Amino acid sequence: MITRRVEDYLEAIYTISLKKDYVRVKDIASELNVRPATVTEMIQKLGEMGLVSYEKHGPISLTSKGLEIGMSVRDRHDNLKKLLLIIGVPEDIAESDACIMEHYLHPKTVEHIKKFVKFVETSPTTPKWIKHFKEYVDTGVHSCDR
Amino acid sequence: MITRRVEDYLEAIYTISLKKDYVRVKDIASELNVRPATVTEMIQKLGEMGLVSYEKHGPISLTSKGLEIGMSVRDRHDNLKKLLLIIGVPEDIAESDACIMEHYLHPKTVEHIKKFVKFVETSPTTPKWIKHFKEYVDTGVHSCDR
DNA sequence: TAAAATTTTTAGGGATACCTATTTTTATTC
DNA sequence: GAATAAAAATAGGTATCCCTAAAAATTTTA
Repeated sequence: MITRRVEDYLEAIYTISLKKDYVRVKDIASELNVRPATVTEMIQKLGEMGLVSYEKHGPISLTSKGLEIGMSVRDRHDNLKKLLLIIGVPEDIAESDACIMEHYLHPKTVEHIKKFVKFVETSPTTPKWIKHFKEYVDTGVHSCDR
Repeated sequence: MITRRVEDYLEAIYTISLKKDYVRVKDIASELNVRPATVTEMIQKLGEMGLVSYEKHGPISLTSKGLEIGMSVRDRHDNLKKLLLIIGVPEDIAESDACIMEHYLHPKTVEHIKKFVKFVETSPTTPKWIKHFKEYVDTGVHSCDR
């Protein structure tokens, strides 16, 4: 069973592997704020599940199955974060709250979030409503009312 | 400690209490899709934590502390659901995915989501960008490009 | 009001995911 | 290459939250 925590570990391994050649137990421990002993246990479980390949004391890498899940969780995370940024949540909070929301979402939800983010990002000019929304946040008044 | 699951139980009790005079073990069990025995255990724990008041075999009600948490989780839920509806997620999926995202969010995030929802809801006319977004979802093209 | 049905509780377990302390293995440095 | 330092694994525990089966309490109905 792919639990929330399994998703977290796979995402963490994927994220670390973007920055480092070899992913090690201590890297995951510091990424997820858990003790190395906990990581060792979990990695062994992920190994049995066929999601990571590793041998004792060796580096950790994702199998194709693990990579697929890790990337998709990361993708959900990134898009949720962008959605939060669009509605004005500060960067650091958007980052950590995306972690809370990123699990188990229905593919349809993920699809709509992604489309919305892309809609805003690919807009030829910064949409006016975003400016209006910012004004609304600051003043509580719809700009067209003034 | 207010765990994710404690939040779920308090929200469920609050939700049921809006529809029924007395909240009972079986109501919570069916709301959360767990067995009555599990609910009894949890309710006893919530009682010790001062979040619900109840006596064996009796009805369950929230204390002021429990009510406050239950209402705020429900509020987060409702606003997340509305946000998902705005970006076009179908009703039933929005409902269930809001449950996944509703926990532990930073107050700032909740604030921005609420403001965004309110911004859209209180807009004097349906914002044009929403129509544009719907077109974008269907066609993949920004309407102003055509 | 007594039997039957329903609801709730208790008892005994299980899985997940975390921890500390200790040992083992690997890597570094002298 | 041996001593030291760092990293990883093992052993033994804990908390949370779920389950089934059986007992007890409550409610319904005949």
